[in-house]
Amino acid sequence: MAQNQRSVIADALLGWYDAHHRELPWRVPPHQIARAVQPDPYRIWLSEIMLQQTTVEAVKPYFAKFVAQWPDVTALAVAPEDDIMKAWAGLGYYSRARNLKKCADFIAADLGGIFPDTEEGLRTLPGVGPYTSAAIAAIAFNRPAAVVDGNVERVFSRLFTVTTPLPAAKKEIHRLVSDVLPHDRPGDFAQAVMDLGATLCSPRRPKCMLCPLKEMCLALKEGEPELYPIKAAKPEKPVRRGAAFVAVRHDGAILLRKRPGRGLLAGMSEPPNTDWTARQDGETSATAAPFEGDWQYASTIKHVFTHFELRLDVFRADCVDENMPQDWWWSLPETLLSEALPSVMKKAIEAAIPAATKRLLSPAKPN
DNA sequence: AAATCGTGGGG
DNA sequence: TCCCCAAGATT
Repeated sequence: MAQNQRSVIADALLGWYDAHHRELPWRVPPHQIARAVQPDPYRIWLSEIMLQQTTVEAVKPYFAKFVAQWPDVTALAVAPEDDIMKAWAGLGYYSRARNLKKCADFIAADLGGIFPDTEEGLRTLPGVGPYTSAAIAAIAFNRPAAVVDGNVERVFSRLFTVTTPLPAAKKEIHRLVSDVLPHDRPGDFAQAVMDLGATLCSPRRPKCMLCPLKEMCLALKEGEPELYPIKAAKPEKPVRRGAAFVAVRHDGAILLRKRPGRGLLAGMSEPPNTDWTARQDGETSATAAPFEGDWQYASTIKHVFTHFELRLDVFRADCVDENMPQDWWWSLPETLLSEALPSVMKKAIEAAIPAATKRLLSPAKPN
């Protein structure tokens, strides 16, 4: 790639970013990095972890809640993991929250509360992979790291008509980004490409007429930029079925337990429920209930996970508080809001007792 | 290295 | 309704 083209691309992107950048709660506006305003590595790190495979709009209320409750990495290190899981509930990919805690502990205990300021140093932190280490290095410390996320893959695969399918094309794209990124404003450049991908160079119907790179985009020149990036076909999602049992006490409390520490929804809370299997018998029976009771079928909820679809038959029964396993507990309606309930479990409870849990699901924000 | 790991919004 | 997929990491 010619030196000239490198700077043409970077200049066009940075010029566009200066005028059209998004304003986000964790972001330091363009140019201020080089001035007095230093980004807070803690906030950049926290936002980057939350933003992994998660939309900006979904992250905003969680980010606000976390920085209010835990203003710095030391506060997060001191916090009980259960509190962090409760605050993360609803955001998904719960191993991120567990790694967030591990990372905070490590930084507080072994690094004196100071974040590493290099891509290599950051890469060693729990939950921080190739993308996130580059993003923090560039955005928080203005290091010339090649930040490659889904947006960058899309923008660059179009710009250079990368025909290798993802994820195999990652190396190739990483090289292209390394060649183009400006060493004087790497943080702004990374955010510029991501903003472009989020606002103009979208997966479908990209707004090419407004794009600062329209004169140099090879995919646009070809005529169908939305054909990029080329991606490997996805396997179809199998269906799994199960049953959940919402036990309600006289005072409205609901019986909960904690999921195992590994696997799906690890360590999160739930009403008692069966294993989720691929069986097709369609037998929705209350015989699988954890204990005897007048189990009434409420409804079947559908929930889509990353690699399978769940159809969960929800039963409800009014129960008395006796002979429950020791580590199960009753959660009163007012405490239910702050339990570490994943969305699928909120849905199940809502299906069983809509009145008592109206505030549980809507608005779908953290409390 | 392919599988696993959530959720909600948009077209 | 269905499909896509979002500032990916881990094993």
